[in-house]
Amino acid sequence: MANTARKPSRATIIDIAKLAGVSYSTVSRVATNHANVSPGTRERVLRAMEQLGYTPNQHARSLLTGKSNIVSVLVHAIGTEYIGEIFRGFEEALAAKDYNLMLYTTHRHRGREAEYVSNIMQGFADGLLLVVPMGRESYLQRLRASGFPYVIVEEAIPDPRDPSVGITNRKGAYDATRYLLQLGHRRIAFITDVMNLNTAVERNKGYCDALAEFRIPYDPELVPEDDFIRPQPSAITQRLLELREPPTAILTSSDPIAFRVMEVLSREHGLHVPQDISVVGFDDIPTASIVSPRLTTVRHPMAEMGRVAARMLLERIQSPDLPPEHVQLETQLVIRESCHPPRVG
Amino acid sequence: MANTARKPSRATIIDIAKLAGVSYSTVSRVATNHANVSPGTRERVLRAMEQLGYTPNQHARSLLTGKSNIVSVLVHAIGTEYIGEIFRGFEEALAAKDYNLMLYTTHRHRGREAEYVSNIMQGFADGLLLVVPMGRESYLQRLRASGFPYVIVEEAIPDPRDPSVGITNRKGAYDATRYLLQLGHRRIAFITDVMNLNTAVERNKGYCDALAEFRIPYDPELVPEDDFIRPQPSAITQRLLELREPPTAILTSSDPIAFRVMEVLSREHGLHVPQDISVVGFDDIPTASIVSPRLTTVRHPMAEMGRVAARMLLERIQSPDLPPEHVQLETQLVIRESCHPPRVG
DNA sequence: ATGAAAGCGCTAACAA
DNA sequence: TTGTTAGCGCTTTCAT
Repeated sequence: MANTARKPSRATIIDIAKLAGVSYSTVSRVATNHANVSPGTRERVLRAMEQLGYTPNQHARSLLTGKSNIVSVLVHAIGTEYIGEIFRGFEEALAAKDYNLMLYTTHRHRGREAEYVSNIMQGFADGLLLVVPMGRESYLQRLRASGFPYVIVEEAIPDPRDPSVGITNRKGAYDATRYLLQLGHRRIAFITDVMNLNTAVERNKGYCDALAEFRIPYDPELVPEDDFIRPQPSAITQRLLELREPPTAILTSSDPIAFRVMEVLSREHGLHVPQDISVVGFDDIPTASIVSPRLTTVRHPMAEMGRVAARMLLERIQSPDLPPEHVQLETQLVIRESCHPPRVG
Repeated sequence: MANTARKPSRATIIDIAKLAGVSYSTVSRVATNHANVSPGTRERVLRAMEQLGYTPNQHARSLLTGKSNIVSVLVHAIGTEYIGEIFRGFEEALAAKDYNLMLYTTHRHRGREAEYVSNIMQGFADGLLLVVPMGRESYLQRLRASGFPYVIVEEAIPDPRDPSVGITNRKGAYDATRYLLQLGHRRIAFITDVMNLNTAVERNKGYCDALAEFRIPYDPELVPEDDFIRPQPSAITQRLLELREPPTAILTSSDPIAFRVMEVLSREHGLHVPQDISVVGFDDIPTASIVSPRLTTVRHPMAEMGRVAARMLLERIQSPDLPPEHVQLETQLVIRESCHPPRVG
């Protein structure tokens, strides 16, 4: 009667063995679906497991096999549709192979990234997914050297040493700008969101490409540079509209920024989109097709990107010596309601 | 030279012991910061660890101690600011105690919840955080019986058998409605979001409470019931405005719905918020203070809720026999720009 | 087809 | 203060 407070500790392989009247290696064989178990024995073992509610101890398994079926994801934050979509892709691919996902959010503490990465490399995980990493110089070196499997997600300018996946940023912005030009716009502003700087740079190039094609000179006034740091749609829009030659269309490098810009245009300047001014977003997050007017934007296959990245990682966990590879997914212009030809006159 | 392909397997406690010239239990003592190690020895061990890049094998540790320092979180999806804030709270509390977070998203597959829960109970995690769970009947029973630590987050109508945390939904809606009434509104619509049904019901009660206080009869036309399932702000707003006596104010049960309603009001009906009609949100997600007009809303302390829930869970992991407890956090009306007194006449 | 036994890397009780 | 030892629960040879 003394010391009754024991935890209701789970049944082990040994309990099953006793109950089924077999050796515990036989139980293990049944548990891991190994061949060489007679149907009768298997049956008895299975019943014993059922009866005792047996489930294998993952820690013991992992200790022995060196694999945990856990993948870690490092991301700055998760509260956006954009990230939500990427994770949908992760989870689909991971669930298909019975992998679980461990989440690390840095909330843009650069220092924290390096710290997390080394924790992850030493912890439970079999691999690491880095989503739009920042301050990567501090740990990428070590990661590469370690042989620990990883994949970088949303890599704009791929390094040949890193496995990564990205999209056609330049083409995406090019397509959008070209569309606006074809509509007749000649003064097109480009507002960028807080984002991976490289991504913004690439999109900017696409914007320039299209302009060049139409022989429109690049006007830095239409591309407020400081916005790379902290976008203030209201102030920026204001400044844009005060130009001697204000834009007739605004290209943004993310849908949420486009939403804000549309609001400001309507409420603070009494301008109607698209009649008075056109707006184009980037990414095509779910809300883009719901807002009013429905947003014309560049589709970024976020979920697909997540899926591809996760699959790449799983492959590399299986075969750690696979050479680095960069996959680039296609963007696609989605034309909806937020653009018109410019007002004449 | 044969069989060189070995993994660069990590240094173990034994390698360190050899290098430092001590027994490996001494190394363990140093690793776990146990007392009773002479400074000299500790120093040598530490150097050996450094030299070999030693980090303890978590699986071995967990196998022995029965603890993994991992908490699982079950949630329907992560791509909203609302969920992002809750997770911020989780992570703060978890990181403070060196816990890691494993993520399971169900994407509203009810069946998947039960499946995940049993996986989680048998897997690596020491505890489980259930965020706005659905189809809970199917697994709560088992969870309660198992003694596996868990906490329900955002529980509107707490069950005395479950540890949970929630907010003053009823009071929140009451405060908002009362504010509108005090402003002079008499026709106030109430639109609910896709959400935990219980939460919606509670908020509806608060709405009714305030109405009753002002002796305004409850008009079901102002509270479209079918919206509990799938809200269509555009259609609903339309219907509301077509009423013989249309509302002069619209209360919504989430900020994103309020945003959509404001858009529709402005674009499809040419109505200005707040001059022509008032709108109130619920939750106070970060965007609420950025949109134009800045949204008057009921603050839901999401991050705090996450923090409290995670701390509760950690306590229960330490002391599994703690009795269930429900914590209710206070909401608070945040007055910004989206409400005015009603137009006269 | 089954059992015996070794050991994954570690912690902690016990000796010395 | 340090070393010895016994497992944690499991997979996997190697015999039988």
